[in-house]
Parts: sequence; C-alpha cells; structure tokens
Amino acid sequence: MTLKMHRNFWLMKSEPDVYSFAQLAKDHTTPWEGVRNYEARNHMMRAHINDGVLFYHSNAKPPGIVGLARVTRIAYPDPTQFNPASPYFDAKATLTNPRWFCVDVAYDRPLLHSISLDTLRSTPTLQSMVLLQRGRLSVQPITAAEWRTILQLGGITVP
DNA sequence: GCCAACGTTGGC
DNA sequence: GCCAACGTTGGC
Repeated sequence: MTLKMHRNFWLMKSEPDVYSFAQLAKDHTTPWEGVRNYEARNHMMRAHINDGVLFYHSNAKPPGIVGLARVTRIAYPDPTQFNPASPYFDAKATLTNPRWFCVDVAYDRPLLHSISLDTLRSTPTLQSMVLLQRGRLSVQPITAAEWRTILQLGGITVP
C-alpha cells in the first residue's frame, strides 16, 4: 500500500493593479476568477489541493515572479460567469453547463528576491518554461525542476 | 500608449 | 471546417 503524494506546480499571472500578491497576503485566500482562456482553464481543472503556485505579476515594472501560493480548493464553476454585472460575465454559460472554472489560491510566502522576466530568460535551466515559450498563457504548468530552480533563485531554502 | 502575437468568433 | 476580422494580452 503506497500513498503517492501528488503535487503539481503552476504559474499564475495577475496584473498587480488588478490583484496583487500583497492583496493576497491580506486576503489569505482568493478565488482565481476571471480566467477566460480554455487552455488556462484546463490547467486549473487539473490542479490538486496543495499544488504549488508561483504568483507572477504581469504588466508590472518589472514583470516577474514575486511569491508563492498554493491551491486550497479544486476547480469549481467560476461564479463571475453568471453575474451580468461582472466584467467576466459570459452569456453563453449556464448553471447546468458552466464554461469557466476557478480554483482557490492561498497565500504562502513572498520570495526573498523577486525574479524578473529578464532573469528567468537568462537562466539556462529555465529555457523551456511555458512562460518563455508561450508568453500569453495566464495559468501554466511548472515542472518540479523549474520549481526547485525558481525557489533557489528566489532565496527560498525550505519549500 | 504601441503593437506583435495569438486566441476567439462568426460568416460562408 | 476554413479563415478573415476582431479582441486581448502583456512586454516594451
């Protein structure tokens, strides 16, 4: 009888003007609402409780990874798709047939050193990061090796 | 604020 | 099912 620990890793982007890592520190946990891209959604639907999350600030100066979070609730229908007042409203979504899903993400810790996009680009072992291949995907998988490298770059010794 | 990259929509 | 038009993302 084996108990396999499934822990996957993700990078999630947010514009700090819209929702920052500092805000997550205050909120402790937040629904990762408003993802309206199928591939990003599909990644979230594969997330497990306790999966590691790299919190990435896009449209920031500089853009980069600023902290760690983790998944605390697996995918469920994103409530904003049903709300006509929300900017994320989707008229084609129904309660019985939702289109969009979100996960809950909890604050973990900041990186000691934020890692800019430039630094990621210039790190040889990170060249195959989805971020560097497919810039626009807002929820993307991170390999265990990339996770370790990034924590090391960020000055985190005990994950 | 610009604009390249690229995902989505909808007419056919 | 193609693909042109359109909208969005996100670095710069």
